[in-house]
Amino acid sequence: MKTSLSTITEKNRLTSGDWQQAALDALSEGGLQNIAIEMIAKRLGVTKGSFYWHFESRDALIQAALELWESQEQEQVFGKLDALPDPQARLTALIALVAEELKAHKIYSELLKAIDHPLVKPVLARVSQRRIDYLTASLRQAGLPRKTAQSRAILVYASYVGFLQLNLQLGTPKLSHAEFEQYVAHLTETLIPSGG
Amino acid sequence: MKTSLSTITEKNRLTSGDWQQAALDALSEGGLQNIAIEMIAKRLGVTKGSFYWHFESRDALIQAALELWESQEQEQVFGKLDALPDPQARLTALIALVAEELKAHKIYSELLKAIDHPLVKPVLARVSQRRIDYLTASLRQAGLPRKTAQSRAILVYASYVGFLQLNLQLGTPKLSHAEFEQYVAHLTETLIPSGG
DNA sequence: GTTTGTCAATACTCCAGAGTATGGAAAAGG
DNA sequence: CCTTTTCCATACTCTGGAGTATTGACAAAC
Repeated sequence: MKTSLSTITEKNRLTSGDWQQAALDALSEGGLQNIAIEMIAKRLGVTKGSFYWHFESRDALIQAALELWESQEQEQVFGKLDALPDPQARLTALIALVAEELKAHKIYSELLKAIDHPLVKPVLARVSQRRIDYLTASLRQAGLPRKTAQSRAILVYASYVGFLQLNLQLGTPKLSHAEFEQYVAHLTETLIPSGG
Repeated sequence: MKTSLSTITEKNRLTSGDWQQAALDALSEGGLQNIAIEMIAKRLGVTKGSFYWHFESRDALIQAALELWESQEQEQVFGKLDALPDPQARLTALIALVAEELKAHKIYSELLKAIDHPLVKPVLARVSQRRIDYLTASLRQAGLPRKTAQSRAILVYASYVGFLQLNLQLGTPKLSHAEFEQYVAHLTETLIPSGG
């Protein structure tokens, strides 16, 4: 019982990292307003008294959680893709990655809804810009000319963001597994330059 | 000074319609939580006392405002397009319509962020589904086969939604007028079947 | 011109959730 | 052990914004 892989680090005592991770969990489930101190405290089996020892304020928690997310998504998303040398394969893998509906996507989607919060906006802007730049570069390597690659990157990313909102948040249109597969295939055909 | 084309209907006395329209204005500017009674009251030059004569509650105002928006968007979006018989022209016109950044788009975008609200979700689901169906039909008329048209419609609409969020809400990527024009052109080329 | 109904101002209450003050337990360190 | 630091519980306060109660003004109807 010494090694602990669970969410909470060790015994009962919490670390600020536990709060950050719990905040991300709450965020992915119920949005930014779901990062409520007493609620998270209850989940962690403590009370507010604990929280305000680790953090200055709710905003401080949000900021720390966002930093954690930004670093996590950096390695999760890009780490897997950079391994693939072929740009076409990388783009296809990217789409497949999205299809897995990871928690990271939920968080991104929730942050999009909370864009008004001053702490959220810059983070989301950085992450989005990085991804679009990455897309642009990959599309250029795949053979698209400069200007086309730029527009296409925005198009691909916009369709990603929109699909997130429509499916994760709105649940419209409701797609069966087969329909979803078909959509992903269509997406790849239409937006990813083929080797031919 | 007898004829009044302004927002407020007539003299000083307000109608519930004035509140609904003011609520939509507030919504398009600052999101759902910006539909705050005392705030809107101040804008209209009155106080809460007025509001609670016209409406049961804040939710009642939201519901009424959403109904107004849904009916308005019905005629604004579809009314203009149904006039065009040619499906290609209609799809191109649709994209051009979006490029005009109307208030309706801001409202849609804000509603997307407020999707958690139980009154918002069904409205947005209806509107989105209607639009996707409309897109699907137009794409079929433009010559795409059934299944392709379905996937393409989702793709087009997802890219619309995503672009709304990225540009209106996030402001990333920042596009110059020329870059925006180029993006729209690329969009049309890539997603709208050409007459050839 | 008096009565009735419509619209609005004022001054409250209520509540959730952030933030504070303070005291206690448990680990660390001497 | 005894002290100090770390972590947490309890019991508050404070605040924004929704909702309520009451009274007042003005217009129309009679």
